Amino acid sequence: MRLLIIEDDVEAAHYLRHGLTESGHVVDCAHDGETGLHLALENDYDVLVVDRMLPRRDGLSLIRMLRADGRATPVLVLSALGQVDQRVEGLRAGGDDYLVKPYAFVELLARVDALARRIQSQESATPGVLKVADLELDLERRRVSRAGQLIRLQPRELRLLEYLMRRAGRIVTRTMLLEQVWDLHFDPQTNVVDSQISRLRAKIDRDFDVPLLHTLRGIGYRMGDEI
Amino acid sequence: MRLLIIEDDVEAAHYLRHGLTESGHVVDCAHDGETGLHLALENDYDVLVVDRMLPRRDGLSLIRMLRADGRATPVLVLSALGQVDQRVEGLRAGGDDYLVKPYAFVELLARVDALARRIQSQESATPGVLKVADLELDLERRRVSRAGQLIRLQPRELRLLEYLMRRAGRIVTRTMLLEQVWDLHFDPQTNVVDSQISRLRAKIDRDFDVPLLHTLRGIGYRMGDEI
DNA sequence: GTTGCATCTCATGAAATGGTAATGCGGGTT
DNA sequence: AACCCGCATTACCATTTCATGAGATGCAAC
Repeated sequence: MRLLIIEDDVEAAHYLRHGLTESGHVVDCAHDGETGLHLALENDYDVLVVDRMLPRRDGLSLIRMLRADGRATPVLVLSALGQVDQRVEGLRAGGDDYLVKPYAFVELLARVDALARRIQSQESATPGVLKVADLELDLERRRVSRAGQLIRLQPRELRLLEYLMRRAGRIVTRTMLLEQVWDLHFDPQTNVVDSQISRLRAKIDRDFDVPLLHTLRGIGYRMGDEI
Repeated sequence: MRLLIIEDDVEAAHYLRHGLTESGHVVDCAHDGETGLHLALENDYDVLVVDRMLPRRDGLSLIRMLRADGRATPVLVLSALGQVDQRVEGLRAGGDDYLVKPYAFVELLARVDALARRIQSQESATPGVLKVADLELDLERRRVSRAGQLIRLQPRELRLLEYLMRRAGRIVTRTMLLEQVWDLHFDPQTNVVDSQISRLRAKIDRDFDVPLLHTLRGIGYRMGDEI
């Protein structure tokens, strides 16, 4: 889940980033409205967390700009202003949820997850579990099993598998993996990807009859039970 | 919803009680800190509304005592002191929300409801005893046993265990623990959590065959008999 | 005050993780 | 059939992350 936090209090932003990262999300930060808007327009985030009061562009204005561009990205608005009419104003501007400071982190997490799930259910009716043939990935518990047998994966392996399973049946190139799984936007000149694919394969394919992770020579990889 | 108001201004207290009763809550009152603390410890309220300045025991001290007994009852702190650092102090002492006098009744109602909802969602349909495998936590008596053997826990350990057990099977991050067990809404830059987890583990896992408290490297912890 | 106890902090050692690189295999092409 | 290139596999180890025990601190009771 890719998130963008737009919050001018740098410390608060990093605290949030840390907590959300722990919970398995990929988080970017911006500390003013303009930067945040550009990031939001250039990338495809699943949820935005936006402070209302921001330098260089107000949070509500930012949301309006985003909507004017046709983006439906769900937005969670943070604010010190808790009066009812101000909340209404925030939601009217196109915010999807409103959280008043001070707030509990777990509450924010719950709301972000709720917003993310809302979007996800529109896209693909994905519940908390990804499935490819007899391979299952429980996103919430971060657990993987094949044919009912529990498989222990390392964090990076899990992230890799999640990406592959989300694109099951479709081709995934090394560049895509480097960007989405490693957050590397350049060629590391090593065979990290191959190496990790190999490790993953040993865990999800080695002891089973039907291989699910296929190599497309010269192209990349593909998950699926079809050859 | 059972509420306890601890407020020395008798008139204000009764005004609040009246309003909250109208809204469908069951409300008790105390007019000094000692009485309030005893009531809070003897009964199982859903939310406390506590004035900061009280005769016979300060509001913040009251909260500390409550937490020292391992109670996580949400507290809404009322105060005439509205400075930011005083708010922070209030939240640090274990208050869950802070309302500055003078306040509008509807706002107080909204916050009480928010706190109540938070708790309710956490412990919806909770019996008096939490169980994970052969580990049991009696919420009323505040006692823990594993395989029938009584285990003595310190207050903080108990609160930690309660939170972990309430979320048994699910992942719990350090950020979540800091917030829900320590009432810290920022990163303390130390390893308090690890330290207490270690201590708790020594009591509930060390002398038993099956470990129940698992570490998820880079993420957090999880209670449960499954790996 | 002073004392006692719970809890936090810090230092240290242990363990796990994941990137790197060396090696070997095999398909496809000439 | 030989060669080359791309990929698979694995051991190694730097780095990060965690567990634990001893000492310091802070709060409450007396």
